[in-house]
Amino acid sequence: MTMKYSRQRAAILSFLQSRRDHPTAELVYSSVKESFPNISLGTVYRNLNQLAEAGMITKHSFGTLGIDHFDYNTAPHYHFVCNCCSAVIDLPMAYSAISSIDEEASKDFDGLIREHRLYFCGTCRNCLDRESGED
Amino acid sequence: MTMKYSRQRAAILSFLQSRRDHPTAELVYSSVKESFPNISLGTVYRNLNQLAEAGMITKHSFGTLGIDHFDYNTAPHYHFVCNCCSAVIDLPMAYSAISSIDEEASKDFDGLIREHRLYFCGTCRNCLDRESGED
DNA sequence: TATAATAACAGTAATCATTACTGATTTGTC
DNA sequence: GACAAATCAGTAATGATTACTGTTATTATA
Repeated sequence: MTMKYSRQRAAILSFLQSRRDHPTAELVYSSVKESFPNISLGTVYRNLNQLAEAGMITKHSFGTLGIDHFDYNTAPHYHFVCNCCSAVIDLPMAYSAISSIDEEASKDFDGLIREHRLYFCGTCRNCLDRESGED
Repeated sequence: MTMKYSRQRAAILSFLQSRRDHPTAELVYSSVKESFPNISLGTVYRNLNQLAEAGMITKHSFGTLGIDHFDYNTAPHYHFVCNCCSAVIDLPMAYSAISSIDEEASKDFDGLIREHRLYFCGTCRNCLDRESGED
């Protein structure tokens, strides 16, 4: 099935492009709703998944959060998830820094390892400051 | 709130102990149901979470699967998730092999990194064999 | 061993993110 | 412009998990 143009999808992609954080479908929805007042949440989900499938964006599913996050940046990179405010933040750490772990993990495993999923958890700067201020 | 003994929780823990795979709540439920025919799924979830909170078991939430898995083995170790059959398999890779990545990731990040979540994806031996047999 | 306090229970309803369905509307092509 | 197909808005359904409620089991104490 070829991908036909749609104004809604263009708006969704353009919104994602404008953000450095990693919006949820709900956030995309409430933003795009400003230009398309009667867009539906299902349309947002359908288009986000379609764009992800086409490799134009990336869908991140962190286990600790129960919500998917979408990223305009499709280059492989790692993320930090704040346990406190649930923010998702890019890490500058080079992806190649641990690119060999797939081989490492394959050594004593009978099966085919295709990729790894890695992210970090802790407390972000904002929440650290807020915590220390409250004491 | 102190933890009071219950036969249901004992059965749940005992079932987990007997397994090397990483059962879901649903699987625990259907198994424990054999000895406790009218146990409810809510009871299973409540106890699994309680045991996890007490550090007696571990709850694993892999982003790519939408389902939680529970593990009697609380020692830190890595997992492989089969893209094909969704099996969760322990990896023999030493945890210490990449224990330094928390520091690595902290280098250029302004915030506190407490831990990392890492797992591997691909195709398990069973599914590899099945695939080659079907061609 | 009876009693009283309370954690845990079964059963059920609610939640939340996400997906599926449906008939109407856009979009691209001839 | 007309036709086929993708997309839409709106809504219902799904699936994993959690919350609620009145009853039962467990445990400390008398």
